Amino acid sequence: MNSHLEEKINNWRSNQLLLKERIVFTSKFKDVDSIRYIAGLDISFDKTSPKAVSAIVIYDLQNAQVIYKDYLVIDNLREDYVPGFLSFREIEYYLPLLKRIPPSYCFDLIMVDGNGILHPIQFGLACHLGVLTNSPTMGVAKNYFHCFGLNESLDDHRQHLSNYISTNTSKPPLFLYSIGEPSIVLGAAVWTRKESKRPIYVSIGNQISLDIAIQLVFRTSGVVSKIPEPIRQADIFAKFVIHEQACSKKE
DNA sequence: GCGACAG
DNA sequence: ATCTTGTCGC
Repeated sequence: MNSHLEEKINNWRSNQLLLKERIVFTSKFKDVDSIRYIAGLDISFDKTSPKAVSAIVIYDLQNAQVIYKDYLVIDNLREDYVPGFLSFREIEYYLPLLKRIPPSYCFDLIMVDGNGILHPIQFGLACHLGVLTNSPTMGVAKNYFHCFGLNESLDDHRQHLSNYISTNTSKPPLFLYSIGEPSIVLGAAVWTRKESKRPIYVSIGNQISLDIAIQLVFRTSGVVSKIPEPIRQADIFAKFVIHEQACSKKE
């Protein structure tokens, strides 16, 4: 009964292991100043139906404004959410949005809701998107994803956070390390607003360094929200379309 | 073995 | 992801 799901997960896992070899760790950008157009992606769900909306926004960092929007209405997501395999649930609703961007628009990198290499086998949604589209990507998550490769359990991490913020008034980024012989930096907890107690979690997806990804997060957030503007705008837009859909359905 | 677990 | 309620800070 569950063997079908197990088989599916095994397939997903081998897919991730295969694709992760194609991650490009060399940064396409020499510095954060060479990044101007950021594609933000998000999916919002309808509270009263199985419907959902995926949205893309292209944010011009130079003028601090959205220059392009698009969305996709999803009647029913094909896959359930399985921790560690978010990309297999969501990626098919992001790819069409990226493919149909008119040639007159372009983006330097993709920011997505979720993790990059901050993931049980270092291949989260941001990596998956980066490899399949061959573009620079980074992940931003609102919650800590406890996974086997990470050296802290959720409780340990929470304790670590409260120690950290009580000893660091300025709350600089807190790097998160993998377990193992050469301990790898998988991502960072970043406080983009000094008011917030909870950080966001930044990790690289493809063709970008964590250093530049963190700088970019600081440049795109902090004034109105701790969430980087490209992702926040995609979220707002997706929620707007959901409401619009719900209203038009009633009449 | 059980609970935890990006969205 | 989403719901709900309360609470804090401006």
